[in-house]
Amino acid sequence: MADSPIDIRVIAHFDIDCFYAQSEVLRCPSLRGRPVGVTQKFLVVTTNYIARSLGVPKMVSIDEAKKVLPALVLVNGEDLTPYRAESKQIMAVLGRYGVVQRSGLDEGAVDITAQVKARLQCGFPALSFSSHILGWEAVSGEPGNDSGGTFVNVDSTKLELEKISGVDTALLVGSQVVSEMRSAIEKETGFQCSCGVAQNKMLAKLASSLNKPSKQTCLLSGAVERFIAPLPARKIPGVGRQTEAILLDLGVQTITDLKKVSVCQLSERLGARIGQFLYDACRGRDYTPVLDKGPPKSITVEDSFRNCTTLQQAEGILRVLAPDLIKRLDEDRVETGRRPKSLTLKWRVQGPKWNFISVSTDLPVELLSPSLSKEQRAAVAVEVASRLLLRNLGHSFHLVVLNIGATNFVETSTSDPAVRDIRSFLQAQGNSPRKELKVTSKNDARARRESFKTMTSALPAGPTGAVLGLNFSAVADSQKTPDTHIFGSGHVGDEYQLSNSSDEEDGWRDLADQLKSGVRASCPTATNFTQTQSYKDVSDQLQSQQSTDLLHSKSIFKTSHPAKLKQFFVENEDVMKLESPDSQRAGVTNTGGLHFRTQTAGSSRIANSIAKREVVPESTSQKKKRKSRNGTLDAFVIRK
DNA sequence: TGGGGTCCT
DNA sequence: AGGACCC
Repeated sequence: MADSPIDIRVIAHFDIDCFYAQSEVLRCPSLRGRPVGVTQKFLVVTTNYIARSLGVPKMVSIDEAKKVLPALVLVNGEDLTPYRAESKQIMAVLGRYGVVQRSGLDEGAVDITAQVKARLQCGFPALSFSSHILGWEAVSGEPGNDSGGTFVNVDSTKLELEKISGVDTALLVGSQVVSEMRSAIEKETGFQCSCGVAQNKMLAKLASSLNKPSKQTCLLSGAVERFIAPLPARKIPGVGRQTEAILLDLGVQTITDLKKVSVCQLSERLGARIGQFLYDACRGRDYTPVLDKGPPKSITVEDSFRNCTTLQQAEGILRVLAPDLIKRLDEDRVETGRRPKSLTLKWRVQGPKWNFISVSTDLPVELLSPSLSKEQRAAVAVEVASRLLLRNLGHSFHLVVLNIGATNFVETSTSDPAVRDIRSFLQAQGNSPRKELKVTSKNDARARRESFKTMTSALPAGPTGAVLGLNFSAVADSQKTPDTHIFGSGHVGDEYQLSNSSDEEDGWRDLADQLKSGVRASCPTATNFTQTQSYKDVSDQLQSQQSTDLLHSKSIFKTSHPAKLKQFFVENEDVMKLESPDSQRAGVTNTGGLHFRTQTAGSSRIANSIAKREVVPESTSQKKKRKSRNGTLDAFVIRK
């Protein structure tokens, strides 16, 4: 019965190898061959396999990672925008082969049953792929390997087809499909992935993590029990820390142990749903279909920090988060036509507990109103959110995470003319010149100064006396992503000392003041940017502490405070409006590049500070974008 | 431990 | 609104 073709499913679980790290390497080819870690705040959240082989696992602190491997290249990955875009590409490739259920940006299950059936329709198809296979001995007569499966170059001409059951036949054909899918992903997106092939989502996922990176594993029917029996119960997707603790209390460590517990006992301790789920799971059963979950049910942005204890500081953070949220909501609306009905605010306070506190309210209509500028809508979001905070926080508080988001999406019918108008308006907005940026509530200098204080005090303190290389890119009117910034590309020859302060906060303020007092822009030549130095050179200089050379090279640095940088540009865009006939001719709305560095620090201190920052060469996609603008350099330097 | 998400209660 | 889970 279970073997009846109608029950057979072939499920593939895909897992992009160290997704963030691979993404960074792909966008910055000079990182290839080097150990790379992607950081968020003080954490290295992912490392590539080179780094892992040199002893740096994922999810370790930056300090720890650097201690183990000083040569580790760190790239900041707090902004998920590029990862989201790449994930979308990958999922689109998967979608050509069947229904995809994604989980996170880098994983997904695909039901490839239909593909397999189509290939079996004309008899047994030719197979030619490489895979680890569990249960190989039963279908081949060759000796097998129980830990991780036998690595096989499958050649269908050598298989004894009579010995192979319907399920296993389907799984082998599925493995052929998966092999082709992996090639397609790599060819079309550049990404390598690992993959598991099995009869259901759970088994496919477990199989996918068996051989990494860039390998696929097929779990044949005869090996299912042997494979899962020794696994810790915790390995079952859906069993987390709490459930594990309860199971341990029941004397359950492995899946074998779990099998001995009755459904009743499990349900008693964990509830009927989880009880039944565990009962099935430890027997390798998972009947849940692969379901396309559609667009996200919530869109949120968040930031973490150390020292937010006043409402003013919280507002400063919200002012950074809100524009990001607005932008993502606009993009979602163009794609899906729906609109969110609720605004949520979540925060976490300092303390031992991991607790998030959340409140939600009706999302104000102005937030989505096409008659308001993005900036005005962001200001609305900030106001509403800070009022929510004010209502829910006592006089004294200490926030460490702040999250603002939208949920409760409702479809807006596309036949409604008003909705169509809004959609076309939003679509057109991406193609039309940007409106003048008005800083709504922050026009007087004092308020702005306060805001800077807020920003800087709310963010973790960076090393002082550091070199900061900044740049923000020109964006042609026709480009779809008007807010793309190329952080940190530049040229030291173009670098002007705008601050004498050794304190970063003062530096920012100096910079703002000087901009206001008539600092002028000029346009350097394009060669400044095309000769961007390779990462390797910069890195070698870092290693050998040649700080002087480094300062005079065309190095690229990423600011340690991208949020602050962004805020800076938003608040100063009026004074930074650069005058250039070129830019006007090119239809460029706003361009600029600026550098400042502090002078009081000695060179070794500077070198130290540099070493703590990420070296981020211009990525190839950025380069391409720049070149696509006809060789016009839309970047400027603030000149004294 | 980040910056996101899901679903269930 | 919060909890447990996932990456």
